[in-house]
Amino acid sequence: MTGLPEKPTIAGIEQRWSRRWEESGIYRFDRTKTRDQVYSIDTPPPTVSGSLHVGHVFSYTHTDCIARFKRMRGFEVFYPMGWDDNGLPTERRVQNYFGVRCDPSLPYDPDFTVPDEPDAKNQIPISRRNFVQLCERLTVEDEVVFEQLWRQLGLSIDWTQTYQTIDDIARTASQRAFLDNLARGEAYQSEAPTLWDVTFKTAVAQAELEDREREGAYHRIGFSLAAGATDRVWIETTRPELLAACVALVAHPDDARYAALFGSTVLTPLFDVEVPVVAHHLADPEKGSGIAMVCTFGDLTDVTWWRELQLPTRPIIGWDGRILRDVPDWITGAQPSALYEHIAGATAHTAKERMVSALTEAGFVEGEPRKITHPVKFFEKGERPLEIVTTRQWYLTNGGRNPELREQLLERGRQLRWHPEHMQVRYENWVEGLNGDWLVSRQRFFGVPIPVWYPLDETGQPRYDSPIVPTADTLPIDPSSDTPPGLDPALRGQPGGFMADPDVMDTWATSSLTPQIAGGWQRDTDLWNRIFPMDLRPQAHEIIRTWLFSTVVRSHLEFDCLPWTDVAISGWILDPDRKKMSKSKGNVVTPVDLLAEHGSDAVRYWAASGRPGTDTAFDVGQMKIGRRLAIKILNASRFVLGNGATDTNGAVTQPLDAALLVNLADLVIKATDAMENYNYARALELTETFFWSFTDDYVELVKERSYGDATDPRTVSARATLAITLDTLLRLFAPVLPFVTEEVWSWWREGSIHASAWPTPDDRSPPTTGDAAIPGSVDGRLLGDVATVLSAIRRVKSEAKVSMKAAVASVSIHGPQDLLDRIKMAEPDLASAGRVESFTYSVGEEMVIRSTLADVTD
RNA sequence: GGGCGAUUAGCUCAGUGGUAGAGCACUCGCUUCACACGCGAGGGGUCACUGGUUCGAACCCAGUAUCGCCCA
Repeated sequence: MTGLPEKPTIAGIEQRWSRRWEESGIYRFDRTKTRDQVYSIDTPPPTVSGSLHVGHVFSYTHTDCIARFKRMRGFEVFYPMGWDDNGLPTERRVQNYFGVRCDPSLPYDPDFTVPDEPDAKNQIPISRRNFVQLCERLTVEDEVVFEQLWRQLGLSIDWTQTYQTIDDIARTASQRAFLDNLARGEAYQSEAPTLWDVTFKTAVAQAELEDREREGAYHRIGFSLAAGATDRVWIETTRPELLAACVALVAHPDDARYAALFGSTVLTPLFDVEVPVVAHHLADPEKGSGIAMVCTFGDLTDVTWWRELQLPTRPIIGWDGRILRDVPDWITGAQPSALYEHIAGATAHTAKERMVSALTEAGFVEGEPRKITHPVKFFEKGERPLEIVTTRQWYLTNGGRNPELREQLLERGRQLRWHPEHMQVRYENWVEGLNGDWLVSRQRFFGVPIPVWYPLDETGQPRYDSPIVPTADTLPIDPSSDTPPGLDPALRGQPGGFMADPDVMDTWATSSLTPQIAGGWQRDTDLWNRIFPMDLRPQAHEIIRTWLFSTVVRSHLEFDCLPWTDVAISGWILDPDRKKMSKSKGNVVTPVDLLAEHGSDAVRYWAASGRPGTDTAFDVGQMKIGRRLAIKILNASRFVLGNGATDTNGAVTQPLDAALLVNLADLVIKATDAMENYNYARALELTETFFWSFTDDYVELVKERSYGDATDPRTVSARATLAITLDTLLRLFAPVLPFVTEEVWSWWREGSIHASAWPTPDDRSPPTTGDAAIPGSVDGRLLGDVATVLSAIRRVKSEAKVSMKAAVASVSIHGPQDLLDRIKMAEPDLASAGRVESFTYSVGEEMVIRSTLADVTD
C-alpha cells in the first residue's frame, strides 16, 4: 500500500478527482454494450440562460447517486447532459445582455457588432439571423460555466454526449418528428380562438397557463329591449370595453327572470347593435345579474358559448392587445362609429375607462362599479392578462379531443413506475382535464422553425390545406430562407409561388424529444438501439404536465411505447420559513459559493438526505454534518489502513468480528434494497448509522487486538474484519460521497471506486454456525450486547468525571445466560477497551451492569 | 371548489401493528497514541386533534384543524 497521508484533508479534493475522472474517461458510455446491459437516463437539460440554483444541485445530485449506483451494479450507464437554450428566456436574456431586439423585417447584417455599452432600455433592432447568432453566442458562454459547476459537484456525466435544444441535431429531430406527426395526421392546423399573450405576441398553450387572482369590478350596464325603448335588461360585466364585440346575451334556461326574453333580441347600448338573448346551462344565475354579455372573446366561457350556440364572430382586440383601428362593419351610424373611434387603438385598460365614462354619461350604467377579485388567465411567464384572439395555429394530438387516445395515454401513465408513487395522480388529473389538443406554434424568433411552406394561389393567398414539406435528408431547414424542393427562390411571396410558415415550435415540442435528441434517433441508430426505451426520467413535479406528459405523447405516437420505465420526481427546496426558495425572495444561495464553503461531498450529503419527492429544507447544518462525515471517513480509514488492516482475505476467527460481519451483510442487503427503490436517503442513513457505531464501538473494542503480532490469529481476525468493513462501507458511501471515497480508495486499491462493484452480502461470508473455533459466531446480537456493556463502563467514568483511560477494577454483569455467554466471548476486547481488570457474571432476568472504578493513585 | 402530500424532541427529520428514535442545538465531562472539524455521558416528546378497529395504534379506518403544492 502506498500514499497513506500523515494528516488527510478534503481540501482540493474536487479539483483533483474531477480532473482524474475526465482523463481516465470512466464515465464515458461504452457502446459495445447491448440494451439489457445499459441503464440510460433522460437527464433534464437546464436552461442555460437562467442560472443554476440550489434546487438544481439538489435534484441533479439525486440522479447522480442513482447513476453511480447503477454503474457499480454492473450497468453501462448512459448519462448525457443537455442544455436548454430554446425559447423566451434566451431571447429575453439576449435582449438585455446585448441591448438588442429582433425585427424579422430587417435584412441580415454580416458586419453587425454588439454595442460597447448595451442599453436594455433602448434596444437596437437587428435581423432575425443576427439575433439568433447572438443567442448562440451567449448560450455557449453559459454552457461553459454550467459544465464547470457540474464537474465540481461530481456528476458522473459523459461529457462527450452533450446536446443543445437548438443545435442542428435538435432541430433535425424536432422537424423530423413533426413531419412524421403530420404524415400520420397527428399534427394539423386550425383557425380557432387562441389564448394570446399581448406582451410577447404569441399564442400560449394550455400547459403554460396559470390562474391569478386579480382585482376587477362588475359594471352594471343596461341593454335596450327595442329601439327607442326605455325598458332595459341589466347585465353585469368585468369587461365593458368589449361591448362593441358583444354577440349575445345569455342566461340559464331555468332562470324565470329572463325566460320571456329568450328568442328575442336587444340592442347594445350606444352601439345599437342587435343581439339575441339565448339560453345556456353554463350561465350562472347567482353570478352578477344572472344574465351575461357574450363577446368575441372575453374569456374561455365566451368561447364555449360562441361554439355551442353558433354565435357570430366580432373581434375588436388585436394581437398587440389594443382595440382594432378600423370601425367594424357591424357597427353602423354616425354616433356608434364615433364612439368606436374614441376607443380604437387604445389598450384594453384605457378603452375600459372610456367606455364606462361614455356609458355613464348616457345613463346606461346603474350604481357604482362593484369590486371583486376573480381568477384571470395568465401566461406563466407573462405579466399581462391573456386575450383571446382568433388565429391559425398548428396543433398536435394529445388526447384532449380524442377519448381513445386520452385513454391510451392514461394507460401509459399507469405503466410508468413513479417515485414516489403518489405523483402519478398529477399526471392522471392533468390528462383527464385536457380540453383541447396541444398548440405547438409560437410567434417567436429563437426556436425550431415549423418546417413547411404554403403554396400561394393566383391572387397571392396561401393555401393552408396543402402545405409543402421538405424531404427528410434536407433537415434541418428554415423555411424563411430555404426554398421548397424543386422551386425557384424567386417565387417566394409571388402569386403562384410559395411562402414560409412564419412560426417556430413551442419549446416543449423540442424538449419532449430529449430521448430522441440525446440518443441518436434517425442519426445514430446503433446508439439509439442501445439506449431506448430509456430507464429513468428524473424531473421536478411542476413540469409533469409539460415535460413529462409531452415526452410520453411523442414516444407513444412515434414508437408506441413509453420513453422510460421509471420516473423520479424531486421535491422543492424550502427556506427556513418553509417557503419555496426563489430568486424574487432574495433567499437563493449560489451553488458555487455553497460548494466552495462546505465541499461537494458535504453538499451532496445534504441533497441525498432528502427523501425522493419530498420537499426539503435548505439546511446548512446538514451540510456541516456531511462535511464532518467526510472528514471522519478520511481519519477512520487512515487509522484502519495505518494499522496494517489492508488484507480482506485474513481468517476471521473471533466471535466479535464475525458478529460485525453478520451485521454488515445485513446492512448491505438493506442499503441495496433501498437503492433499488430509488431511496438513496434511506441507504445513506443506514450506512451512516452503521459507520458511526463501527468507529465508536467496534474500532475501539479491537484497537488493542489489532495492534498485536501480525501472526497472531486474533490480530489477523481483527485486521481482516476492519479491512472488509472499510472496503464495504466505502463502496456503500461512494454514490453519495464520490470524492472522499475515491480518495481513500486510491490509498490502497487499484482503479477507481466508481468502477468497482457494489457490495453484496456474499462478498465475504462470515463464518457459519458450524465453525467450532468460534461458537455462536453468527449471532449478530453479540455486537450490540458488548456495546451496551462498553457504554455502561463509559458512563461510570463520565459520571465520575475521569478520563476514559481510567482503570476499572471490576465489572459485574447480571442477565440471562445466553446474554452472558455472548459477552464472555468478547471479554478480552471489553477489558482492553474499557481498561477493566476483572469481570464477574451472575444469571438473572433483567440485564444489570455495575462497574467499580479502580483507586485513583494520583 | 377538486386532488395530493405533510403535521413525531427547541431545529432538521427517520420510524407502515408490539417498551418513542437519530443528528444538530443544549447540559456535564475528557489534551484516550485516526480524528478537538474530536471523544464520552446526560436532560428533553399527550407522535396536530376527535372518534373508531385491535389484546395492543405514531403506524390501519373515519372526520376536524393547520401548512404546502397541483388543478379549476
